[in-house]
Amino acid sequence: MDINLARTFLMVAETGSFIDAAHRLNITQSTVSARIKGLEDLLGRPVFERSKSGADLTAAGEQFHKHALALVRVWQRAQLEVSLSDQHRDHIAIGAPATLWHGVLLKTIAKLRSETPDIAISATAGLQDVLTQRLIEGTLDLAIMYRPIQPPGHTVEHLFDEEFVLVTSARTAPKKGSSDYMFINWGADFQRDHATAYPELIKPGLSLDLGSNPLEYVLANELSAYFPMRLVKPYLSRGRLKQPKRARRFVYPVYLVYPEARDEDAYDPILDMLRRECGRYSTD
Amino acid sequence: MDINLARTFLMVAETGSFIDAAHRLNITQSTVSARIKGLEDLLGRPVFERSKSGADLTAAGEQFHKHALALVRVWQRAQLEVSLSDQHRDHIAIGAPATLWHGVLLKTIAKLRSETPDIAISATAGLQDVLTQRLIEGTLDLAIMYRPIQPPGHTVEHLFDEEFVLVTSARTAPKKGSSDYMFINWGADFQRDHATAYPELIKPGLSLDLGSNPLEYVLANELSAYFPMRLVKPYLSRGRLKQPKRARRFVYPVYLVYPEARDEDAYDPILDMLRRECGRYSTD
DNA sequence: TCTATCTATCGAAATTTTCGATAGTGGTCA
DNA sequence: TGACCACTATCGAAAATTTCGATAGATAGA
Repeated sequence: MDINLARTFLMVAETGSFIDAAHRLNITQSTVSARIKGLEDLLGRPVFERSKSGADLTAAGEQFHKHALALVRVWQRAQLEVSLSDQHRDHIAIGAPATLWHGVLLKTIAKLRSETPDIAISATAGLQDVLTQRLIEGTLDLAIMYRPIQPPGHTVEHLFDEEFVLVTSARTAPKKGSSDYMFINWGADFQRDHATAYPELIKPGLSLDLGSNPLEYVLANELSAYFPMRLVKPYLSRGRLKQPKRARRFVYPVYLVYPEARDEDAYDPILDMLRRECGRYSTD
Repeated sequence: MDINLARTFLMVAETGSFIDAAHRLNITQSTVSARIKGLEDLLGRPVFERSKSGADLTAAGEQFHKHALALVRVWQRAQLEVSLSDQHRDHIAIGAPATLWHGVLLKTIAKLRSETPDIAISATAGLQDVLTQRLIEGTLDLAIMYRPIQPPGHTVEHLFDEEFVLVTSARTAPKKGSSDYMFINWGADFQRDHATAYPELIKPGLSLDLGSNPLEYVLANELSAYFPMRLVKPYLSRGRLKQPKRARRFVYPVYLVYPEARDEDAYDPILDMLRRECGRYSTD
């Protein structure tokens, strides 16, 4: 697989045409055609649907698009970083879903700062699939997430278990299927189990991916949604939120994900602290 | 750049020898030598130091190692994901930095839900470059962000201006360069202007990318950081935060970004509401 | 039906990659 | 010091791949 196949793919996707891509890339149209065919042979699926008006991405092509960008970016970044001076930057990029940052990881970050003042820390909230992608790309060093799809070359280590409960700010119990239910994306396992438990709610009218913000939104709007018990407990105590009696609960493990091949001197103090700080949060 | 160069590099790195790598890869030693030479030509630097006892990574080689792994992994993942079937979903995906969600866009979402009940909305917080990337990829339909690098094929429309001020929860004014300063990534313009205004703070010990969460963190930890005035005004009024007298202020326009080629029936009601709801937030 | 415009394919030429043989380098040992 | 050993580098030839220019094939529009 040559990066030029990815570049050619991206140019066809951008221009919508083999001929225009050829002009932009300073090669002939038949070279573009041959490269795309070669790429499709490697992938085992067509990536463009050809027509007289040009070429449109297939579903596989749309799926491949982000990988093509990643390939080009990783190679560009490789060239850049290798060409820079050999000065080693001491910084760790850590990622977790926004929920996990709130009330758990931020406190841990504060302790990390005091114990490892020479290591710069970059903290990022994001969706699991984005975090996984960045682990693979090397732009993220360490992640805490609900059960990840195992990134190749990474260790996945259990930290604690998180319980998700349905809560509502409405005065009467919400009805399943009604428009006051809001789906929040807590990760792939939750999505699957939620779809199994509530098939009629697979496509709610509103879904959010914003970490702690949805809690404020639910409070303000008489909605119901699933949240980690850790976050809603104070509101349940104060009566701001209620738990419908028969709603399902979901419990998911939270994992630490980090490279197998790593500088242990840099990583292990951080891993040890995360294990200590997070160990107490298990719902057991 | 062919992925096989990366694979060959990784095998030499693992075995410590061109000959052993050749055996493992089922090619001749001279092919390994030629590939490594080709890679070094592309990178402009040697990645191995050769000797009678084999080959050891240079500093550039160590730098390249993670990228080589990333290239191989991205390609493997691309093949995997393209081979899986892909179900197309029909809804509007909206993205904005977490800051903009908080206190502005969430209210707008509530109104959108009541006015357009048939359109499923997916709301995502994220960094601008990720949002821009997803706009280009087509996995995001609409974004609200500080000045974006113009995504090809998209309209960029001014919504309002946002003012960033330095605030502190410490009892005494923070000193620039001290460890109580926390850099929050509010986007490329802010990064550039901040670097210009405070070159000594280009590499703070802690940087976050978590939207509204950093505010709570600052309040709890006697730190200082830049925030949008819109978010901190209530805390300034209550005395929970202070504004250092001589700190720089930054004002940035906020833009709506959406595709030029779009289904206007689906988009325009949403665009109109965003224009109405956000118009009032300008600092003018 | 004809024309225009796009992609696909063909055969030839150009370029790249691989191989097997061997040169070059350097460490070890008698 | 010289022989030997073990590794990488280079060479020329062969094989494989890529690219090109010409043209076939498909299809939409007039």
